[in-house]
Order: sequence, then C-alpha cells, then structure tokens
Amino acid sequence: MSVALHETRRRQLTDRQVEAIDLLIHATEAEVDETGYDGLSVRGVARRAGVAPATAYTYFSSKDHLLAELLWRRVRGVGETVVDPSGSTADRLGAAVADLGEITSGSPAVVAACTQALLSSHGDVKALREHIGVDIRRRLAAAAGSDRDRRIVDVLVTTYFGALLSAGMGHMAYVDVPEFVVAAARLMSSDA
Amino acid sequence: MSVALHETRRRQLTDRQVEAIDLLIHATEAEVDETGYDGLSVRGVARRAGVAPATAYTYFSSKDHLLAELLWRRVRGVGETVVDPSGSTADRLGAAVADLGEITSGSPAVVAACTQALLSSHGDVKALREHIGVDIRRRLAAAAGSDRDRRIVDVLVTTYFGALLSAGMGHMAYVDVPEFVVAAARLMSSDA
DNA sequence: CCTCAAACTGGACAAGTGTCTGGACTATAG
DNA sequence: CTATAGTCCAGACACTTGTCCAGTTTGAGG
Repeated sequence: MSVALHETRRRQLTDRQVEAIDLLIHATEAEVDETGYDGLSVRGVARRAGVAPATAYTYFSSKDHLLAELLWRRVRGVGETVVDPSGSTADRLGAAVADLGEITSGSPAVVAACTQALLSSHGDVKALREHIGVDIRRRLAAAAGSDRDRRIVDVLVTTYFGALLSAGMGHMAYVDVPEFVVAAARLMSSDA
Repeated sequence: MSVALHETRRRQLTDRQVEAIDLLIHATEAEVDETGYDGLSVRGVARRAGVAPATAYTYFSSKDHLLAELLWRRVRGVGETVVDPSGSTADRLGAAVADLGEITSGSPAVVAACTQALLSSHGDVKALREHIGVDIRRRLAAAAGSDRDRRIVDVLVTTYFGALLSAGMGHMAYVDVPEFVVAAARLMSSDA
C-alpha cells in the first residue's frame, strides 16, 4: 500500500484516497462555475465526482471547506516571484502582486465563491485561511526586501484582501485587482 | 393611524411596527453579544424581543439581514466629521477615520458578527451593504477634499474594509483599525 | 486463494431555516 | 356599536445540511 502525506487530513492517505480528493476538488470547480456559490452543495459535488456523499463528508466537512481547499491549491500553485534587486520597491512589489493575479484568473464565479467560502468560521476553513494569509504575506515581504518597508507590506496585504472583497461584491473586476494593489504600492513608495 | 417612512421595508409602517423592528434590532444586539454569530437565530431574537417568529420574518428575511441593519444604523449614527482645511490631507483623513471608529467600538463579538453578516449574498443584505459602502466612501472623500486625492480615497476605503476583515479574523483588534488606516493614509500623503 | 481490516456505500436521521396558513386580535371607518 | 381590512400569532410544512450506521466492497499480506 503506497501512501502520501496530504494537508487536507492529518493522516496518511492511500493513492486512491488522494485521487478521490482530487476528483472532489475538480468537481467543485466545475460545479461552482455552473451553479455559483449558493447552488453548490457537498452532495452535488459528490455526485459529479462519482463518490458517495458520506465519503465526501469524511474528507471535507462543508462546501466552504471544499472551496477553501481549492483556493489554497491555487495559491500554492503560484510560482515564486523572482526579485529584481535593481528595481524600486514599488516595482518589486508590483511584480509579486502581478504574479498573485494568477490566483484570481479564470472564472470569476469560481474565484468569488472561493473568497466567500474563506470567510467561514468553520475550523477547517480557518486553518486554510491562515495558510493562505501567511503565504501571501510571505511573498510580498520577500518582494519588499528591506525591513524598512514592513509597514508598507502590512498595508498592502490588507489592501489586497480588501480589493478581493471589493471584487467579490462586484465593485471591481478581479482582473483589475493586481493593478489596483500596484497603484497602492506606488502611492506608498516615495522612491518610485 | 400615524405612519413613518422606514428603510427596512419599502412601505409605510405604523408606529407599532417601527417599535417592533427596534425591539428586534436591540434584541439582536443583546443576543449576538451572548451567543456569537453562530449561535444567533431569527427565532432566538424573536423570542427575546417578545415577538412571534413569523412576525420577525416579515421584517427580516434572515439573521444576516438583522445584523446588517444593526450595522447600518451604527454607521448612520456616526456624526459628520468636521473638516479642518488647515490640516494636511493625512490629518483630515485621519480625523474622519477616527470618527468611524465609533462604528467598531463596543462589543467585538457584535462587530464581528455584523461584518460577517454583511458578506451574505442575500438581496436585503446586499442593499444595506451598498448603503454602508457608499456612506463610508462619502465621508472619506469629504475629508480628502480635493479631487487630486481621489486615488488615495479609493485605496483607503479598500484598506479600511480589508482591516475590518482582518479584525474579524482575529489578526487585528477592532480598536486598532482606525490607527492602522490612518497610518496607511500617512504613507500615501507626501504632504504629511 | 483466503483473511481481515479499512474504506465506501446509500439510506436513515436529527437539527435548523425560511415559508405558509387559518384563526385571533386590533384599530380605523361608517 | 359594528363591520372590516390589516396585522399578529402559533404551529405545521418542505427543504437543506451534516452525522451516523449496518452492509458491502476493496486490496494488502499471508
């Protein structure tokens, strides 16, 4: 029996289980793209993935958990930004934020559902949210480089999540989020 | 029959109905302070307010609607910030943001529940969210004054909501939100 | 091939949410 | 005072969500 360590559960999972989880995540993406957040249900995802509802519930405790895991995979999938030391702080932060745009590319319905799910108070979602927050902050901090700009990174992370929220509410397009955050970075970097 | 125009419904309401609605909102505040967002229910609020559940549902379609209305009333209750033309942009924005701190004063549990409710996709909540967003933006824009700083106001509004989100997730205390946004304003205003 | 423990299944289940309805109540108009 | 339109109430209702369980299937090890 070959096994693999996986983040969704704190146990070793067989290849088959890993595959079932992947199936569920992909089914989630397809399903939410058609039905939207409100129309999504764990049962619907399980049906699409060809898995029994009870099985889906052993891996994911709610639809929010499914969506949060989907988003977390997207965040992890973003490549590390190459820092160019010759550029200005704003340039470097801009490059990092532009790379983060990969997360919010694709179907807006899917992105909106994921970000909405991330606000859940369920324990499983909280943990994934923490991972995502830490990861994004790490990327921006690496791009900023010096400790002198930590304050700017703090504000920028907050602005980034605020912009995602704003996009989720339809006040901004997801494609415009990176640009907006870059503009904020320039406003804060005097060495532009 | 005396009547009053009220925002919760698009109809004229009797005094008695206005009072019932006030009772429900106050009961919501007390209830959520004890039980938190997850423990809150329309039925529980109705019981505390001494109103039948069905009646409560005629005025508010969900617990999110109750909480959003509560927050909207708080926002409306904040006095208009007096703009001091002699101060810097950052100073004026700072004064406005400090006044907005009134919204998030009081029980953090209540504030957290309200902000969480505001993320609901229900139509009733959406409308209130819109009102709140417009009102806060108007206050900051008035404080900024010149059109030159419109960009800064855009970022600041986004940062403000991002900070509220951050506080809701426990990464920041609600009392520190104004200070954080003021710091952001200073970072963006070169005429500090 | 056989054993057995683990995982999957599908259906039942309790809890919670929002809606609906018939009857009681209230206040305005005649 | 009576008629009547509108509101409120209490309970029933359909629906969804997450949990649980007994039976079946799966697959690694002997």
